[in-house]
Amino acid sequence: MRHRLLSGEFKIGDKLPAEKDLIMAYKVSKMTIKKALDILVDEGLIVKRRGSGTYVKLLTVKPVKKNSPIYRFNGTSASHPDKQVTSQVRLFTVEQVSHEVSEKLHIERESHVYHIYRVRKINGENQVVERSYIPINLVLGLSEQHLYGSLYMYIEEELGLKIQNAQRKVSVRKATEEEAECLNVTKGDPVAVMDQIAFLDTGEAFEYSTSVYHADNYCLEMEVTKG
Amino acid sequence: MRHRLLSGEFKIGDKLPAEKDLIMAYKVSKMTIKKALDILVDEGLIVKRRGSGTYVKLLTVKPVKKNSPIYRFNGTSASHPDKQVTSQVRLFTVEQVSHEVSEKLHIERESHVYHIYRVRKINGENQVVERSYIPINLVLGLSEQHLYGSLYMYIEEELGLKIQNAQRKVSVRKATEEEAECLNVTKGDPVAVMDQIAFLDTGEAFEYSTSVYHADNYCLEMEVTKG
DNA sequence: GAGTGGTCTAGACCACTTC
DNA sequence: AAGTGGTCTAGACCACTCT
Repeated sequence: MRHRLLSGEFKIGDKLPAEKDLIMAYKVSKMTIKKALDILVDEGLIVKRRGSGTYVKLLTVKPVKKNSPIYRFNGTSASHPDKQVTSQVRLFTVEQVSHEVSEKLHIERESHVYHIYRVRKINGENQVVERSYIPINLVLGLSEQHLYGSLYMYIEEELGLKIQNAQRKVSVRKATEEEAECLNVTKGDPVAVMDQIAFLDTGEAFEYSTSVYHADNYCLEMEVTKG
Repeated sequence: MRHRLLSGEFKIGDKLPAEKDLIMAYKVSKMTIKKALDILVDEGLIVKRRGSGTYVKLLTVKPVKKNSPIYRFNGTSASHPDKQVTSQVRLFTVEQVSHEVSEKLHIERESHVYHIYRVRKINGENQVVERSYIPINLVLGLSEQHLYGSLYMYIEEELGLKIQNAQRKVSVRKATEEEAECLNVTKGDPVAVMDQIAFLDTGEAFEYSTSVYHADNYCLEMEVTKG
């Protein structure tokens, strides 16, 4: 693919050459041109109108960065590459899975999971309280040491597993006393709660976690596209 | 495309016939099979491994519904098709755009916008406080009557415009006195605040809005895929 | 090396928009 | 009717995974 189009040669609202002409100009096939343009559509740079033509979008706002890796959300490692992210590990055990967690992870009631309870800090400030459950048979050899850094990095780089997607629910409520203490805020202050089930590319659920963010430190950006 | 595969004929972890065989079986071309299977991958039903084969995912959870139209989020019309959604219109005027809003919508400082302030109710219960700004030149003929129902439906169906996408920011804070009064909650209670800029398929921003939800009534579900 | 999916070509046919 | 993008075919070639 050649992303070279639109480096500035076209103006807002301009009509692009027809696919037919691009085929001749670049000596590629129709499918290839279509794919290339579809990528640009996806990036929000152009608009296609069947039967009419392809136009440069009335450029607006920088689109919200796509391709954000799964572990990029505010408050954790990857989203703050320049800052110091550390963790205080409050609990790290192996236990038999609870009924609730076994349902979330779709594993047998007799299975065992790591139970991890961490307070994550950015530049020394407490930002997130996170409790996660990970089946021991999927993530072997996990030790407390890995929890101070990025757990996901260990899973991907050391174990060679591929993290594919995650389902998240975000809700809002008041901080419990324990959460307030962890986050250095007042009980009853607003917090954002993110429930997450994360999956490997095999389709196996490998983590169920609940993260609690103090309101001031939580902001979620997203782009919604109409289907 | 034929979605007919996997209506139950394959078991978890099974290997599917190679694309080569599917081509013969269904008498379609390779590109077509590939597209069809890519859709299933997108739906989270199968996994492809280059050089190895295509497998049925170790089936897990029902994927979060995709294709959710842009105006489908908890607390507004389309997400509660069975319930009675109404609005109390507290303000509906045309005014010169403020500096802040002109930047969000990328319009001239001299432009005029509708300024709409509504309290939205579901089954009579106050759920959302919403303030929105809409350029008058994009959405002609808007009258107070349209605000009691779905504004988006008016824009799409009456005006024939196409809404394409929206950029959203969700944050959390304490309710102000005015918000608390509108939502029938206590000042200081947690609320979710959603800032949104919505775009037409031309790339023009047609709405900047801020919606405030009471914590108990807000839950955001999403699926994050690793890029 | 045999088998797999990923990408690309060259061209046919269709549905839609515009005039 | 002419021009546009959308979809599909049939087959080539490549990169990767397995054994």
